[in-house]
Amino acid sequence: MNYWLLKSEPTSFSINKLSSLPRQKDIWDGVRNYQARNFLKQMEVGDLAFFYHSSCDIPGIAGLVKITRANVVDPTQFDPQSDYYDPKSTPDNPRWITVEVQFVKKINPILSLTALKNIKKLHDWALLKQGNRLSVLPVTPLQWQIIMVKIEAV
DNA sequence: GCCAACGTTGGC
DNA sequence: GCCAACGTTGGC
Repeated sequence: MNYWLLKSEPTSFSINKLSSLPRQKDIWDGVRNYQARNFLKQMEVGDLAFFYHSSCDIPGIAGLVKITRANVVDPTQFDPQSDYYDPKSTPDNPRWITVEVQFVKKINPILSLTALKNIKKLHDWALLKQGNRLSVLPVTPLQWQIIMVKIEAV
């Protein structure tokens, strides 16, 4: 079982939105970065992920989600109406693979980026490195545990 | 295969 | 809105 972090701008998709869906599940579509996609491909059913809110008032970890389907072909790549349409991708050889996630819980209050930066043991984490823009990141079991302790201490 | 130009991300 | 950092594109 592995751990991950998934970034989203809450104005386009948020933990509240996910939790309000009838099945509390959604396809994590729209990732168009190869490094991020390669991490998505490694995800397995049962893996857990932090739901991170970026580009907002208080960026940080806003919830937990579980991977409920792996190796899902992102349908938006074939939709000419979609912002994520990729004319170079074909159904025979789809370029963009993702996962389905299910709501687990909200982190309230959000565990802010500022708070994460204050945890010394996390300094090596890619999320906190300068200039990091990757929207899908691995989390080691140790990092996961450190963050969960912080969340539960609130 | 190099690299300049350009676009995007994301914190502040 | 600014800007640094990074990825991608495309000419050569």
